[in-house]
Amino acid sequence: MEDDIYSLHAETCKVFSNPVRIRLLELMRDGKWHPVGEMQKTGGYGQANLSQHLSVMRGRGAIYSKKEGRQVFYRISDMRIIRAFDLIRAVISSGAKARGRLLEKGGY
Amino acid sequence: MEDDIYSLHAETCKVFSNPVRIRLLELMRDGKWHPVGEMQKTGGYGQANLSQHLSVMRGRGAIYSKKEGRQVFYRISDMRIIRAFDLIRAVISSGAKARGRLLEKGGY
DNA sequence: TAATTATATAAACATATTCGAATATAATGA
DNA sequence: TCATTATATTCGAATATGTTTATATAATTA
Repeated sequence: MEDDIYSLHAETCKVFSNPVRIRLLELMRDGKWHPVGEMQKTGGYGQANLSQHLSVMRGRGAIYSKKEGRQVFYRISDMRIIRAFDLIRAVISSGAKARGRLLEKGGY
Repeated sequence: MEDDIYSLHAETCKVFSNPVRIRLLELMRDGKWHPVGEMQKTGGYGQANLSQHLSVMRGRGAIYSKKEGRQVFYRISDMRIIRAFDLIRAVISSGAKARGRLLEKGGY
């Protein structure tokens, strides 16, 4: 974990390299605060696992947290993360389409 | 490595979660074909290591390859990857600035 | 055909990630 | 104070990743 810009960039992307974390960020895509309990129900994840993933994202600055009573709420720290997500999704789906066309033509 | 959209998205981001691969994609940011040898010199990586990283990226569809004589050339498959990179960089740098302001004020 | 060049693949090892189980803590209510 | 609720932390096992060394292959040149 060096501190050059490539490592920083890679460390940030590491946050996005797990399906649970992607899903959680999608649940938070509206930019609003979400309590842990809600995400646990919706996502169907184990409590410890969920808490660990939230902690990773918080540590990397991808989400913010606030405490209210005994609940903890999280929200996305920067909506450009969602914009980047949508670009990556577009890349994935047009890649899939391209592979589909190849398949039709007998390529692979 | 399941095939739902969250896993696909995560697997794609995994490609971007390593500083060597980020650097290589930056070297290819112009969208042109680059021979392996050039990237090896510029990046200063070991031959096998470089080859493996290129292979990972190619396997995930992030880059394309073509062979000419004994050289192999690679290029980015979709420039939206670079657009996503730039968004992430912006997130990183404004996060850094925000932490800087906090630091000034005695927070952390 | 033998040597050289450019790149890929395999094997071995160290390190990192992920998950579940158990336990801890903090806020609230009885 | 004791119990309950909501969340966090710790630990260990399984799996994944990254690097290096050695070897393989394909194209070219002598």
